[in-house]
Amino acid sequence: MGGMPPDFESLRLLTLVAELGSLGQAAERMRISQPAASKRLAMLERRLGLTLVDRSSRGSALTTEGKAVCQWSDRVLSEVESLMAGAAALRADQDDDLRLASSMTLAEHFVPRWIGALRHRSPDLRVSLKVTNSEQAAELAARGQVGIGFIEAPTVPPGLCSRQVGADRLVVVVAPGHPWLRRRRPVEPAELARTPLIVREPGSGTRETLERILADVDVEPARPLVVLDSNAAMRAAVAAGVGPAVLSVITVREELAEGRVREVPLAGVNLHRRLRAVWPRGRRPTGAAELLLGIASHRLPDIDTAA
Amino acid sequence: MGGMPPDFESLRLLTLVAELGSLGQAAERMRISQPAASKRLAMLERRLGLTLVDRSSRGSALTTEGKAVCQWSDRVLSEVESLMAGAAALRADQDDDLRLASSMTLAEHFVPRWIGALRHRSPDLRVSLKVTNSEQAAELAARGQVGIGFIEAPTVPPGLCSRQVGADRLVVVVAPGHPWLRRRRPVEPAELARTPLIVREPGSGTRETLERILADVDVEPARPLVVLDSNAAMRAAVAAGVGPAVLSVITVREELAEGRVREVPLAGVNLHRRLRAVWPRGRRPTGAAELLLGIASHRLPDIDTAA
DNA sequence: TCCCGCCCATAACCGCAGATTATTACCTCA
DNA sequence: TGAGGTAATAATCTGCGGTTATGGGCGGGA
Repeated sequence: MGGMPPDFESLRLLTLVAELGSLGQAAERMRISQPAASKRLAMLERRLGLTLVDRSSRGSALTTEGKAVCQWSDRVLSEVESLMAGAAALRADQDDDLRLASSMTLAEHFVPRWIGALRHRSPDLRVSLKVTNSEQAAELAARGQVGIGFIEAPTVPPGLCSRQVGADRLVVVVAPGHPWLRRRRPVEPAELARTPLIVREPGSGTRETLERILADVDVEPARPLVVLDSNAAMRAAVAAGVGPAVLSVITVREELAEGRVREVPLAGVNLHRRLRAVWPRGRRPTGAAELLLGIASHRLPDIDTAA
Repeated sequence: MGGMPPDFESLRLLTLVAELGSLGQAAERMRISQPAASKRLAMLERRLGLTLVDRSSRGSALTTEGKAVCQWSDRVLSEVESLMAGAAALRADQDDDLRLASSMTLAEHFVPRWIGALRHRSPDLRVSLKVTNSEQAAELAARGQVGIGFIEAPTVPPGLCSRQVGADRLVVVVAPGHPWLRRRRPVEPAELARTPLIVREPGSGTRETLERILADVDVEPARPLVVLDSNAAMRAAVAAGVGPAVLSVITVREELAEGRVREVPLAGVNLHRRLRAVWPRGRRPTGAAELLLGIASHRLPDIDTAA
């Protein structure tokens, strides 16, 4: 009964009913007939095993359970919207108003949302996105092939202006039960260097930052344990106990919070880094680029600055 | 071409192809036939207008675009998983191993994820969830009708033990263009009290905290502009320019970041508050409750502690 | 009071998405 | 060269999800 996931349209319908207070109006908004909406909603309730809506003869209101599910649906739909915005941007055309390039970490977590917000304001703006690594993104920006590049390199490549759009921190992570977790003292950089790690491919911002750290210690770095080309693959590998990795805290936030992977302190190295938007020096962003830059450089509000 | 959203199964399929490197194996994992998977994937590509997978005769690998879409799909599916976990928990039975009650803010953003993580570890644990407001949740916990309650009240009700599971901050928010944004000085509490606001229903943690703030000033508070019973509705109302509201920063995080609503500083009041798990004094959580408490009290790692 | 309007549910029908099995084509490797 | 893996195509069937048509409750206005 609880196995099959609902479909997006049904979730959308639920939120519309919440907003409009009427199944019929929600149906109209979705461009389907009222009976179709009625059946869909009934189906959704059957699938979830919950009564979501109180139908009365003068409208429909969500039940308590309905409100909860509706909130969760909002989150789902928001992610779907980002996915759609991202996918639309990947489908690059020649005559786009704004071309972007982004490193993977930024593309995974931020860029689609920004694009979505931008399209929200200027609906018929054509935005394209190229997902590569920080190195390539910087180069594309430098050559003017994209209006803005998003990179996570520790230093701004020459010839580029930049603006910070976020912050990040690298963390050493291992699976729960790893011996490093039982130690009293932080891991030393030299020890990290001697250990075979799960790493990203060369050219990625994460890899580069890691190498910069390990280059400071006078140790021949061990060969990588595995080389993977996506943050998701690395997360999975670490959680599965393949070995330690150095990852952006953004990409393992949830895994850390749920205890699927654990952080190991690293001694004496600053692992913070800035996430930046970059563009060719002198050619100041205008129009769509400027707008996007504005959206991107809103800092996410701090939730827990002490208490 | 880009209008219709894809369905969950297709997104799941994509992530499985990424993980297993083979369409056939992914099909097997999803309990469908190989041709079905082939068609689904083709359909997904057609809908998004992108080539997601490189098919070779010895397996399939994601293209660059495929990897990006796959990451975004992961985010979508993660939210869906939370929704399913939440819905399952709402469908309360008598003989549940762990019963929970939660305020709306916590239920909206945290609890389903925690439940999901818990089910991940102990798959056949039965968890139920009652979504109410902080007041009710505390009372249910006090009476022992639930194992743990999640509340956001500024003070721990008597007779309860608590543990912090997060932090929050209230913010005064208005629509872009509101006159308060053009002022030089922060809004004074007395002024806030005199202004008709969009508020939550009595009993909600947000409402209570707000009243505590306004009670300190020697002004008869204005009547509410509207009373709404969900954070989502309030977000929408504020963004639509109905009026100012005082909301948890957690619930308006994205709207703030995208500029759909704006924060107005408030003078001289500490708006931070703790999010707490509570249980009856003396009856220490054990078993499933203890496990969940462990999951919940992992702090989300700070992303941007300076730089 | 009565009727009309708005709400929703049900019934009967239908088309197509999406599943199935069976088959074909391709590449690699022993 | 044949075996074992890959994925795509063909032919078929089921049922989800859409439609229109209809009926029943409740409330407000004439």
